[in-house]
Amino acid sequence: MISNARSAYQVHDHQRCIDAALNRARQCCAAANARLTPIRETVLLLIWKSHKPLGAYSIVEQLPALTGKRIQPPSVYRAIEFLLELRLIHRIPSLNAFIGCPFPGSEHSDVFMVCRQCGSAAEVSADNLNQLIAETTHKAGFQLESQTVEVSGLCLACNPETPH
Amino acid sequence: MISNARSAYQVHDHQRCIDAALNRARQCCAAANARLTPIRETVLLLIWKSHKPLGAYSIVEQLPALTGKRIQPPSVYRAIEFLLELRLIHRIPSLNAFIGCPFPGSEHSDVFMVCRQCGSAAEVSADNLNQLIAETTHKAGFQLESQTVEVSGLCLACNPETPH
DNA sequence: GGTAAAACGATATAATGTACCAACTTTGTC
DNA sequence: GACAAAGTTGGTACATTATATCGTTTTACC
Ligand SMILES: [Zn+2]
Ligand SMILES: [Zn+2]
Ligand SMILES: [Zn+2]
Ligand SMILES: [Zn+2]
Repeated sequence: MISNARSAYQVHDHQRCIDAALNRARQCCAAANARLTPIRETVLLLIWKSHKPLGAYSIVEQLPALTGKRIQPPSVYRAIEFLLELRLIHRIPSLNAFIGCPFPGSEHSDVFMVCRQCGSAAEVSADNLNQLIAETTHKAGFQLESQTVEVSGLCLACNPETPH
Repeated sequence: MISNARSAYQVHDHQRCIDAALNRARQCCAAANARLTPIRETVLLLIWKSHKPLGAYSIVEQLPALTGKRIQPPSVYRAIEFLLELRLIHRIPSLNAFIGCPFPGSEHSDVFMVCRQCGSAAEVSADNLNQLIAETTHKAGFQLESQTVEVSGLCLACNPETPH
């Protein structure tokens, strides 16, 4: 089981998250012989600005401050599509928003945990859970190819019952 | 483990699905002291026309044929909201579409299995899976309140490896 | 340096979802 | 039945999310 919940939901050196994400992105792009162009990199950085899923139009709004020029929705969606394909980011369907993947490269299927209070999201990947999902759906006659698990609730920081 | 996959994906007497859904809806409404008005009932029937998730605007398009008059998006969304609250239908976030719940009333958290070939969806509810999701997220420090699990793949009917 | 592929800019538009307010219907009470 | 309150619907406008299209620019490669 791997998860970025502990860091994502608590006070931490987020610059390290950002730096690590950017390094991994460069590695992944090199490995895939893909180009991390300025727009794509800036979009990735914006998404990594926090651990809250970010909508495409928020990106459109925030890009001029970083690039100096207005960038239209299609360009942003193209960058998002690129980042999704390389699995550098994930889409959270129920939010129509995107979040950086903390462990791209490693094959994993995620559970996204979205805090209803603070809006932050973390992911956890657990082999036994994925296996049980595969088994359960297989028993129902379904041949699983991909999965999306979203849970909503209270994160570490927002749960009053959690000792800090 | 309960599932409607066997019927949903194969040839079956779908009129029975529809009749059963309508009966359960009447029961649920009576129990909740809620009113299954003509619009709400018609929207529910349209959603139950098949086992394929149906978008809100498809409903808007198809309603005039059943009611004789045009019904605007807000009215459709209100009906959908009502049906969602009574858990007579579910929303499939990745499709922006809605599907009838085959077992409302009984408390359950579902896995939605959406066939990428034929578009049909079925649900399976398994206690041990729900429990494992709760455990896994709990270990990550998350207090789960609700969940959505979607899997994509091939259904019984569309999987060439399935003996029919 | 010529060429093909990839990426980007720009405009328009599609698809999904909601805010708002007026009008109508049902329900409960007198 | 008359009335008030709550619930439901009609209708317009608008907000948000996403994509189609096409011409231009940049990059990669020989
Ligand atoms: Zn961080
Ligand atoms: Zn939180
Ligand atoms: Zn059926
Ligand atoms: Zn199928």
